[in-house]
Amino acid sequence: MTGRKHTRNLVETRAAILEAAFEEIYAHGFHASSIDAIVDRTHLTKGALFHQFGSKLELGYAVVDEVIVPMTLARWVKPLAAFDDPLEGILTLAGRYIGEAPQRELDLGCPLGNLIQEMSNVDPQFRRRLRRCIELWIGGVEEHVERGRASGHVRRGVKAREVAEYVVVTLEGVFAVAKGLRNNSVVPTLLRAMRTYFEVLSGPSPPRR
Amino acid sequence: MTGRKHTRNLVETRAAILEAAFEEIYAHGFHASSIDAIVDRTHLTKGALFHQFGSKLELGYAVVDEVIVPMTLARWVKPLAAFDDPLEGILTLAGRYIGEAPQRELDLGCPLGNLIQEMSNVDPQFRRRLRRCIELWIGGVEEHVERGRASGHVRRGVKAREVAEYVVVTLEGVFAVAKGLRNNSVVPTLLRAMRTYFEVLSGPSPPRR
DNA sequence: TGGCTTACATACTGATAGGTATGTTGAGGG
DNA sequence: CCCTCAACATACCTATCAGTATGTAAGCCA
Repeated sequence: MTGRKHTRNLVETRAAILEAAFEEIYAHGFHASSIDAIVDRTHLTKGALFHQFGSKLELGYAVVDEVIVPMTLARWVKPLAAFDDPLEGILTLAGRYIGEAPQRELDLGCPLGNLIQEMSNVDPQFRRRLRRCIELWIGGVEEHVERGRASGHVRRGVKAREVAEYVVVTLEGVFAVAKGLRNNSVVPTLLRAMRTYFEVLSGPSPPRR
Repeated sequence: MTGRKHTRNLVETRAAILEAAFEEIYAHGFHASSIDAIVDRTHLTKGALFHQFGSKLELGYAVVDEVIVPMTLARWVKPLAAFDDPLEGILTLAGRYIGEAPQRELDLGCPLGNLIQEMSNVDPQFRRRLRRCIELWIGGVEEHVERGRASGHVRRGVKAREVAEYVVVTLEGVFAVAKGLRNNSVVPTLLRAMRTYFEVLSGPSPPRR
């Protein structure tokens, strides 16, 4: 896409196909994405695609493993390391990636959530990988909340796993409803609700500003 | 399906096709549902289907308008009329239709949410109808919360619309994540969070038991 | 009861799209 | 420098599936 190099390079070609496939699937879903449409997004042809991926399904698997999983963690988990208070970090990320998200992204929804709805009950391999992605997401958030509990930012009685589940469920719900409504009116409402919920969790011990 | 009557009846036939189409689409999604598979679920043939529905898309539209919309309202809105406190009613319905839902329904997810993810960005007609369904859902809940505010069960400052948005977003999120995780571990967590949120809303005025 | 409309059945078609067989060319090694 | 293999390109195949053309029989009305 970017590099207009006609030089043969297995890894670059693979990356280009994966990116094109992700964009196409993200925009239209897996079934509605044809191989030809994916190939047309690159400077390559069908031959190159099937040289690297055995089938459309295997291409889909690779999109999950090599694009959606890293993207999910890069957006919603890794940045939390920069926050002393993980709850504050979660609110910040939610505000950034949902509250200030471009309209296009809200319309297209969550790449992970979209595929879960469409593919979980169609193909077991897809289901396995999508499930792994959510578990990595929830588990990643959980670890940071646990860290916040250790540092005193989160109350003792709070179960980190439950907080992580709440966060992921809420974010997925916002993506789904915003996509359905075709506007972001629910976003501020849910961000407020999340803030309220977090205030209950943080308790009185260390005052959150 | 039930009535094994070979008598010709436009409305019964239409209902049978709609039910079969809903089940097939609910289980596998719209694209993965073939006309033949839908027809095989009935005692009818392809000729009967296309005699009533101009195309597969129009069949899908009818499924939304005549099955999913009524089902959504019958599950999540109309029963609220039986509760003096609408918030208590929402919690009861959530417990009944999610907490005690059969595993199959959690695996299949929310019929509305599934179609939103798959079809909203594929077909504008689908989008319109799905959007209308969510708005009816949110609007219906809103009316009952408003009623609860008038009767003193909900605090004055609370915006009924925001509560309704919170409820729908949370339910959709639970369906999505439960479907992805393939188990219902997140259900009790989110029900507790919803209860906590409602306790903030209800305030001290009329004590909720 | 006979004919006529229409709710359905059956057989077929055409297009789309996933997949393949085969050709071609670039790059690295000897 | 050329030879070989692999990274692609091209042309084709075939199955699936939405949609149709046509046939048939059920029910209503005269």
